[in-house]
Amino acid sequence: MEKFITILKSAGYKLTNQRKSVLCVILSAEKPVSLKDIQNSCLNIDFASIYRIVNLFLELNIVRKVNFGERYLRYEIETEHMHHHHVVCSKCGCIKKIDYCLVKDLEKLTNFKILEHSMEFIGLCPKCKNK
Amino acid sequence: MEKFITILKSAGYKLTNQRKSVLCVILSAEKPVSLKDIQNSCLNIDFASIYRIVNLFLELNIVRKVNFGERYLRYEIETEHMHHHHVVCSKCGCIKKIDYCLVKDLEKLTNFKILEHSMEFIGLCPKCKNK
DNA sequence: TTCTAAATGCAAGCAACTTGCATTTAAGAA
DNA sequence: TTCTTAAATGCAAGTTGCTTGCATTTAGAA
Repeated sequence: MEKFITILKSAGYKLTNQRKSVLCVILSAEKPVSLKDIQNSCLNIDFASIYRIVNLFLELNIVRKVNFGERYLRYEIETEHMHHHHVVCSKCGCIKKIDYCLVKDLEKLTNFKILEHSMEFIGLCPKCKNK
Repeated sequence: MEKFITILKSAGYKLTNQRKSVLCVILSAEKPVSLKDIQNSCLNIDFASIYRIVNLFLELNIVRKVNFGERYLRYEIETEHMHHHHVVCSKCGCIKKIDYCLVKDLEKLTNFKILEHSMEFIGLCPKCKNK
């Protein structure tokens, strides 16, 4: 918590109650949260403010996007990086396919510089799959 | 092409000009296409029809979704399966995190039944990263 | 060629953002 | 502590990318 407040202040941004609340919700959630999830936990904060606060956190690398293939994004505290199956160049748009995925060695394998990635699985947990 | 027309007809669906055009666009694209991409290649087909045709193709496993983290989805011809970093139960919503990704052994490792996945990387290709 | 269920086009609806602008407020200055 | 002001927020309207309802058109069986 203190660590993130330091990032915020040293980047020249104000520490508002809204920002503290949003940060707190993301920090204490046990799974990545959607903007709506945050709004449900911060009933007095306007959705547009939540939107702008989360985008500021993204910019400051306090949070990262998580895509579960829902029609909205989720966010979680930034820790380290992960990855995908297609490699897309954000500059020329060309794509390189990977036949087998060896996470950490991907950059070496493709010689791409990976800037972003999404890597989420959706399925049934051990309990649910046997019902 | 013939293979997909067979799938379509044997499932009891009509072979319309619109469906042929959309299939042709997806087949000949060198990278996954968005609904808008398809529309741009089939100017006389209504967007709603493209939407329904692609969803039919998804249902028949003729195409699969590809998520590059843009705010729209892309589609490509279905070939085989791949995967993620979070494992989400679509039933109870619980999530299991994977520290290291070993694609094929993921189900064994987590004991989840994987139903869906997204796994795409965005970065710079060898040419672009040195500019 | 005729007939009919299925497919398409059109237009309206919806969800999840995204933005413009007037008001409020954090936090440095006095 | 109070004052000042640029930054942050709330409100409301706008945008994008689907998604759906319904009248018209059409593939393909008879």
